[in-house]
Amino acid sequence: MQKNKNGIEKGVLLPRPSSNETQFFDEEWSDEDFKNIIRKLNLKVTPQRMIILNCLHKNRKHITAQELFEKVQKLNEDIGFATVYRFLKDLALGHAVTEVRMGGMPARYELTPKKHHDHMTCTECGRIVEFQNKSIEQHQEKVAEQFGFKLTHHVLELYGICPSCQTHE
Amino acid sequence: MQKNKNGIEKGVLLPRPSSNETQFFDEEWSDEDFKNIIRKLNLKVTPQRMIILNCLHKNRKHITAQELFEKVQKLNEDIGFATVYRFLKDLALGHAVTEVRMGGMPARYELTPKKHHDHMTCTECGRIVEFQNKSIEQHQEKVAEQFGFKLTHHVLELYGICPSCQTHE
DNA sequence: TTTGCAAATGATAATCATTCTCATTAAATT
DNA sequence: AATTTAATGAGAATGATTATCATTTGCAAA
Ligand SMILES: [Zn+2]
Ligand SMILES: [Zn+2]
Ligand SMILES: [Zn+2]
Ligand SMILES: [Zn+2]
Repeated sequence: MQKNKNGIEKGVLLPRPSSNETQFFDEEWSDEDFKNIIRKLNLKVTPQRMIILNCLHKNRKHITAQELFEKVQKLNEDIGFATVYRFLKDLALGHAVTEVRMGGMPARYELTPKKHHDHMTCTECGRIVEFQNKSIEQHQEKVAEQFGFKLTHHVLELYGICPSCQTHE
Repeated sequence: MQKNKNGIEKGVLLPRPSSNETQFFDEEWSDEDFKNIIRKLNLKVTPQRMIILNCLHKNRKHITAQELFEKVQKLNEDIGFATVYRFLKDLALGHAVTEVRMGGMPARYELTPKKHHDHMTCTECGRIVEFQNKSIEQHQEKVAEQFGFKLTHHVLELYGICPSCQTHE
């Protein structure tokens, strides 16, 4: 496993720092929202799936399947790993969750927000900043038009060194 | 494996189409360039590494480690899979190659071009368009400034339906 | 050129995220 | 309630990636 100079595994998400240079968007989600998500994917509403979606929402963003499984188990012993994994995949296929991969690490998931945002990640400490930039989105559409593509989604991940990691040399 | 409506595996790179809506940037690379790449990573220049870089350059872009290994073997029976794999990882770490992942499929690699570009991929047929957009790059820098980040690199992948796939319904 | 050492190599085994299988259970529709 | 079809859970299978280690090689000092 790659480590940075502090011995921290690169790319591992740290607990949310509360520093002002970090930004997370929070959103409200109701059980009705979740049921609609499931139905839109032509899947059946089950207690397992409701629990999985609730855990996805309530817990830290950018969670791995394994981590999510552990959270889910605390609410219901009997939910299997395969169910969590399978459902995450179904959700990702329908863009109801966003799958983020970094290096060869396990995929991380977050509920696709109602209001789109992109990510900027510090490669030293793993800190993540969420941002919205209308101009970038507009220029993406222009590129698509230019080649006649109809865009369905995109991945924009910025990587760099955060202020704190620049300071600590 | 996920398939689209034509039974083609989604996300698999097809041979370069020659249609006008597709765009690839080609670049010249010399053996000296390759030696410099290796030295910049503090690695030693070996025949194996030179062959691997030459194969990366000469063959289709966005190649998997396995595919590259097969190409390399045609030039030298004795080069092992581990050598190819390891070197690709070293190159990716130093951003000398760009690693692209889609779904759970094996990573695909391309020589990081001298002139940066990003990708737009058709989710139906796998066609890839490479594009350069100065405005997007500038706005990315603005976002970074806003949060005090020093950008090192980024991933921008647009996904959509290409003109040809829109037509064929 | 010979020698010494650190790095690279190649074969193979190990790891581990992801996917599959299948017997059982549950959701939705009538 | 009965029928139909999808979902579930346990575990095995898959397959990409990584690690290990004995051997070889690059490189530079003597
Ligand atoms: Zn965006
Ligand atoms: Zn940082
Ligand atoms: Zn770019
Ligand atoms: Zn297409």
